[in-house]
Amino acid sequence: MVAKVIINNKEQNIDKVFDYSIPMVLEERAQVGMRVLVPFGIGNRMVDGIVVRITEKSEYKNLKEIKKVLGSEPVCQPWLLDLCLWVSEKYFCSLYQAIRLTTPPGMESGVREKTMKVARLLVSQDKAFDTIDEMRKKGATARARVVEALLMTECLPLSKLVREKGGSYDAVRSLEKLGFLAVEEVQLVRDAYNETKYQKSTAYKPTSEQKVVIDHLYNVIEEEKNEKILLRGVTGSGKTEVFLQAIEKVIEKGKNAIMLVPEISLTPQMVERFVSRFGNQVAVIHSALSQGERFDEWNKIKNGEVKVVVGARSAIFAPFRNIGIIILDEEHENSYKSETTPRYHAIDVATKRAKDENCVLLLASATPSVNEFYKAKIGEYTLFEMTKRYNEGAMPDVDVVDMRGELFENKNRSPISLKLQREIQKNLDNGEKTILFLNRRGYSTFVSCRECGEVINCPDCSIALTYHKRKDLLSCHYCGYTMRNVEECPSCGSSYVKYFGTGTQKIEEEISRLFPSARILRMDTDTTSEKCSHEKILDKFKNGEADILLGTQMVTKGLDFHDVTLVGVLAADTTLAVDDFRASERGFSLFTQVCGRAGRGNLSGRAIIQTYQPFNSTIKFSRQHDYLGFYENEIIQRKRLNYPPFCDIIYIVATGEDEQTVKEEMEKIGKRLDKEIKPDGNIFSKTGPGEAPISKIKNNYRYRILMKCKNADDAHDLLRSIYEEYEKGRKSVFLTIDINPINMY
DNA sequence: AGCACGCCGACT
DNA sequence: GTCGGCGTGCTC
Repeated sequence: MVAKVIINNKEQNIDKVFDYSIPMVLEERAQVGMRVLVPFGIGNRMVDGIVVRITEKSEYKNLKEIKKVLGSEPVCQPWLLDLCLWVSEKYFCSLYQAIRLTTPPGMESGVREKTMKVARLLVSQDKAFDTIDEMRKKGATARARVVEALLMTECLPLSKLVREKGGSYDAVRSLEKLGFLAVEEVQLVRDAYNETKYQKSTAYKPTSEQKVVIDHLYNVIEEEKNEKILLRGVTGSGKTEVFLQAIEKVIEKGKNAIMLVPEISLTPQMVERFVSRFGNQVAVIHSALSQGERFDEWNKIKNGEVKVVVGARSAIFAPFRNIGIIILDEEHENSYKSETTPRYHAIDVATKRAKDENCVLLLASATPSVNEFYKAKIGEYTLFEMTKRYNEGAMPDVDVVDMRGELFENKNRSPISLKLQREIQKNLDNGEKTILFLNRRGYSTFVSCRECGEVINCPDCSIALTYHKRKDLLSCHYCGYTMRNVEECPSCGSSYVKYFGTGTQKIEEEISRLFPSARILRMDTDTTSEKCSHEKILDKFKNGEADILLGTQMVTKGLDFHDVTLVGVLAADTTLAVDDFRASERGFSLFTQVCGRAGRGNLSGRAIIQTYQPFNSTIKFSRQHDYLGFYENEIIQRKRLNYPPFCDIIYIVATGEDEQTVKEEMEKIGKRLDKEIKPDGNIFSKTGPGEAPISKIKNNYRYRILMKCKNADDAHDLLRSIYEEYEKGRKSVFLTIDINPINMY
């Protein structure tokens, strides 16, 4: 017998299937999906791979033999292999990269560990900086990166230091020997959710609007139809209850359900609703799980011990078969699109899986993406709408404050308007809670010199360093480079260096100044980096230990606190002023979501949006809770300017260490593409090649080409041939091809 | 990635 | 003549 094997190739130059003969003794175990060890290349060095097919014969002669079968069970489920093939083809990645999406985490190490090793920094910040400088001079970059990463957090798992921070186990070991850090073994708490006792909940009696949707879902689940449904339900309309009842029905039919939510919404509160309904039939996959915990959850799914998986984007690859429904809540969320290779969109993958499994696909949102709503309008989805809040609650009254008047008329220099100040005070007096939302976008707190204008940039990336107040450090978001805050301008020596931007920290100080007695909780990436801190902050808020919750996007999602009666959007403009055709869509969605946090209980809610452009149409529609109005307005703009859904955007980025080579190769690609571009053809416009907005990351130069086409599928063969030329050929330039990217950096 | 093959300049 | 530069191609 012959096994077709794909080789574990990190550099993806050999993304092909290789034939190996199966020795008699291994015939039992060498099944599809199993990991195997095979001799490869001239030197017959041993590499690992995955069996993707078993055949009788091969067209090749002199096959080598499989040396060993690794593990006792398949790592990739045979029925998922087709999906992997589809992913690698569609999203321009190797088959191995695609297969990794569906294999258990930690497959390569193969160990399911019960403890985790973490490194803790033992030296002072100052000492650490000196050593980083020294190590960099010596070229010990791995060690420098380890220390650098630890500076920000003090304590990190070794696996993370190596995988994400560019360190190495050797570097950690030697740093430990030198006394810079300590390695500690931490016991992992497994089944964090399952061990907590949740009260069993049962189905609520649905409202008439919910009932219409549930009845329809019952029917299509019963009929096992591959129907695509888009549900638009205003905030607080009880979408989750619809999901729960649909899933109950699916389980009743003996089938399984995949429930996707954005990572940011995967809060304990959210998970609790599923666990309390379905108990130990639920597996939850979230980012706070350790590798071992992930492995456990993955196994439960694979072994059929659970019926439901709740998770973020990657859970769409859950090794279920016999799926009855796939649900994507908050369908409009950007986090459903992967921004690293493979750059898949969970909606696309879900559509494909639902089709393969012949099951229901349910997308839901209070503010559906313009793309999907358009598709619903042209009949690709069955559209349902829930326009009333559960318990007949009213939508919050939304007021818009014109910030232009604050400075001149009200002589108020505070980022909090007098009106919002009054409302916050009212809430404090009444013992009601307030949520304040500040969009961080456009608020990067960079450091610059007031004398000469010099901005402190990362030495390896073309981007300003971000200032972290809590640690008084400057660090780079792209490569992790960290340095001391500067007192003097490195360029002109002036002491007028200041950090710019009004981050959440600054607002927190301002609120404390205005309301000295208020108890404030801040929730942003700085305060939620530790495990479970997110949960702790929300618990405190829920238990009445704080009056005001201040935060970034995290506070806009799915929080269901009944005594929040006031929501403030501090700077609406930063969301809208982004140079991106999705800015209005994102703004409308954010404002609607955050305002929807107010008045979910018996008390009515109110919201205040602060802006410098009070007549902006997006703000106007948000204020009136008018999704349809917003959509109609937006779709006209999209059509007029030829943006998605009326076209697909193709984004090609080339990176490499030598700027000249990157530039030249990109120009070659540009010339080749020019032949295919016609004003009335599929690809009808092209920008570039030119420097990418972030022209250098980790000392790699970046050039880009941006194209618009009628249908990306029709451009696929062309793109595929360019991609393969660069991936298979030996060029010192890497290509990434992204269809409809979210961020074009 | 690794390793071999092959086609050129420059060196005992 | 031949040693070694790296551009190109292959790995079942």
